[in-house]
Amino acid sequence: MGRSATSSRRLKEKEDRKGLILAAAREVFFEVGIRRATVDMIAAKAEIAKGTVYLYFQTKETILAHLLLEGLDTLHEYLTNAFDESAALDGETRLRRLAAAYYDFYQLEPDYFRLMMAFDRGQFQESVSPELYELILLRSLRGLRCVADAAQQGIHEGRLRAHVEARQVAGMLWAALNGVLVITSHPLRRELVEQEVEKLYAGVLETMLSGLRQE
Amino acid sequence: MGRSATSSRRLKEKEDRKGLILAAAREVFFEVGIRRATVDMIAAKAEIAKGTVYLYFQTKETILAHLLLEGLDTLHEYLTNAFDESAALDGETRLRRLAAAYYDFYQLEPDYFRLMMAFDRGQFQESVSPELYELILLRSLRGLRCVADAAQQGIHEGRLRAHVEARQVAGMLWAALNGVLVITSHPLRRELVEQEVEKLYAGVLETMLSGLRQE
Amino acid sequence: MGRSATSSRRLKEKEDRKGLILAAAREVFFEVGIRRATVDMIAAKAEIAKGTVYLYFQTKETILAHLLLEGLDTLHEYLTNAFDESAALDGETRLRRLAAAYYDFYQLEPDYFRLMMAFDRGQFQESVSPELYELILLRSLRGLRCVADAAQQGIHEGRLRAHVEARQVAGMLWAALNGVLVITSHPLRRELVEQEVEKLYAGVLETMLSGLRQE
Amino acid sequence: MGRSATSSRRLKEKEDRKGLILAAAREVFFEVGIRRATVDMIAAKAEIAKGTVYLYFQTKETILAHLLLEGLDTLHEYLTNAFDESAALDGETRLRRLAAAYYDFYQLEPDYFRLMMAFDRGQFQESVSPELYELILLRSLRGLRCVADAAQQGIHEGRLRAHVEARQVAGMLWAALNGVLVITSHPLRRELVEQEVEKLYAGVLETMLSGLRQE
DNA sequence: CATGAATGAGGATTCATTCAT
DNA sequence: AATGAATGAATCCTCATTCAT
Repeated sequence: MGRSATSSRRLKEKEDRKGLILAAAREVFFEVGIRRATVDMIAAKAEIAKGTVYLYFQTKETILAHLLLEGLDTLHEYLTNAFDESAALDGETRLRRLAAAYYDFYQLEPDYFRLMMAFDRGQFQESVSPELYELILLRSLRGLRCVADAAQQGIHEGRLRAHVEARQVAGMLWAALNGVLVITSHPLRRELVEQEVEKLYAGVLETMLSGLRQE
Repeated sequence: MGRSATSSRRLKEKEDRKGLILAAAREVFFEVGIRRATVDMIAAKAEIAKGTVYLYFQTKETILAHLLLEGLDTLHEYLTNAFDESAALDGETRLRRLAAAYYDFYQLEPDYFRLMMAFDRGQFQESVSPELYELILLRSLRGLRCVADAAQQGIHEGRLRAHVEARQVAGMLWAALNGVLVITSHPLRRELVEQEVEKLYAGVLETMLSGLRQE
Repeated sequence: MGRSATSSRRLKEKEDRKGLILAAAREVFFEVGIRRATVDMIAAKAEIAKGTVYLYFQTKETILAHLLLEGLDTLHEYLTNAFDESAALDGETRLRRLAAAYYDFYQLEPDYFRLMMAFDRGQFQESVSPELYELILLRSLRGLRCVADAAQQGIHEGRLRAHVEARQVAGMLWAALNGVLVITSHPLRRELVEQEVEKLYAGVLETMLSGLRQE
Repeated sequence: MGRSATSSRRLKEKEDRKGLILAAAREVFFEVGIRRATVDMIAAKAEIAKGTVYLYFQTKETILAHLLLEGLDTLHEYLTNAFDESAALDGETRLRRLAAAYYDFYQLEPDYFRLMMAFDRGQFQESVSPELYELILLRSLRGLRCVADAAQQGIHEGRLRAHVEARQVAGMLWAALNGVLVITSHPLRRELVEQEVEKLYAGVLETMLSGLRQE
């Protein structure tokens, strides 16, 4: 119970604190929107002093980045559960399950989803350390790899067109399905499309799968 | 007639000035991003005083809204040219041409495209007059209608599955293709997908069309 | 019909214009309050260009000063009518009539009254030419002189205490009655006093007159 | 107990700071007038950063309201001292002492007096929280109640006309005496009356008392 | 004379970040 | 480690006044 135990406890407490702040930040971002969220609000929600926030996160953007990481991890869980490596599922089934899982994520974790959609361009990259940026990229890739794996399996099984790379199939599916959710996330555009998200999402999924099966 | 000429000149000058400010705003938004853009920057870029901006636009958000309208008009031109009502084109060709036009718009008018993507949620709706919001909605619809018309034609010609509504087809196509562009607009996500936008875009288009032709 | 006639017409038009602006200013001040009134509003209400306002008045404060003059003139009319020089009225009656006239002015010309109350301290004196200031002072005196004259008459008639100067009596009456109106002009203070203005005004008047009759 | 001592010290420091800002604000308001006073000036006078002001007061108007409260408290001290509950004084003496105390307040605390006079109409009520407004009203009432109590005593003692309510007497006296001070607070009007404030004030007081004694 | 577009010096308020305790 | 008071640059917007036409 010497130094090591103590420091490990310390480390754990530190992690707890970080998690506490992240949880508070997530709530605040969700409640008032990312733009209107302030460090004061986050500190107040976490019931700690404002200065303390800066002991755990260098900048406000860093908090966002870490939240994004959390979101990516959560999404990854959804996706791996859907992929269900240990089960005997064919590729197309896996793709459908993955698509359904993404939709679940969109519905059950709207705050994470909004967060992931909200990073517009440059601003973000500039204000976060390269290491963190790299990390986000890596974690994002894991999700896409699930889809690519399922696609690869589908190609092997002869259910998808052979002349397309699995990786490309994954990108196309993700882009198209994500596109549905992006559009319907925006009130203006949702009014525009006038269709239920679910129906639109299912339509794009089926059409894409059908198109991919085609010779 | 003198008066009329004068007032029409006045009107034109006023419009020019508005255009000048909009052009400056567009540049500023493009250079530093919407969030970091300030009215000062816009005024400086337009080489006018800050107060002058407020002679032409009630609010910073109003400038954004007008830029959005400009963007929508520009897009509409691209789309109507592609549709080419006077020509004898079949529905599927029209859909392809519309998709290509949207891609052109994305490439040739990146600032407008970014702007259209960047409106995040509620904040916008709140800070713009209902009339302006309505106008934006209306103009947005025009673009979608082009796609819907082409889809309708395709269905009539028997090239697309008959049991889907044209409106729904349009929504699906737009969502999917827009999804490709959204993803590739974001540096992080572009790195992720690792594919050339063009190839991805073409892939989704062909896959969707192929899927829509399917029985 | 030479130069002279023309210039007199010019002069008249100029006066008309001035009156037009003053009327507009009065309405605006009354509608939105002095602090919130802007030159734009005044010009809009007068249906002339903003620059034109500055052809007739050097500054916004000058407009206020001229409005004040108008108000003083109006008040003076009320007072001279009440005094009714040509009639055979005793001093005390005249004082009562003057008091009633001041109350009428407060009720029938609330905008002028508010204006007269609203000049707080130094700001005003600084921002108006000495000549104009002198003029205002002079016009204000005329009103007070009416009261002093009536008081003088009352003293002569033996109805008021002889050992007080008429001028002082006038000052005291004006101060006391004006005090009632000032207090009840302010919402906070009106809530405070909880009495009807009219009753309070009458009470002070009778009490003062009664006190002044006393040995 | 350590904690308690600390937090009580904290609280005291916080109150001190608030007092510091209020003192600075009072000086600024007095020097340049309420309208011309800016938060920058207040911060500069207090030798703190502009943002710090907003740690202690939500709004510029709130500062004014708190100054007003300070002024009302100060006035209340003057009045209760004059009333001197523990002493055996008759009602009329008390009224005279209260009047004298109000005059002292006017002379010794001119900035507070000016402040109390300067709240013009609605603007104020709108820009302050209802609670604060209520508080101001309450505190204002305390002063008036002193006067009403003395009047009540006078009526009981048979020195004042029995058929008038004490509350009404208080209102009349306050209105009349305040009227004197209002008029003489304004340079323009002071010039007008041409009398020494003190003499005018005494005259109105005596006349009112005399009138109130009358059958 | 009249216009009204242009000006630009403020003004109130916010908020990420720092730092003495 | 934790605090939270202090900072001050930044932001949007206003409006009295000027001046070229």
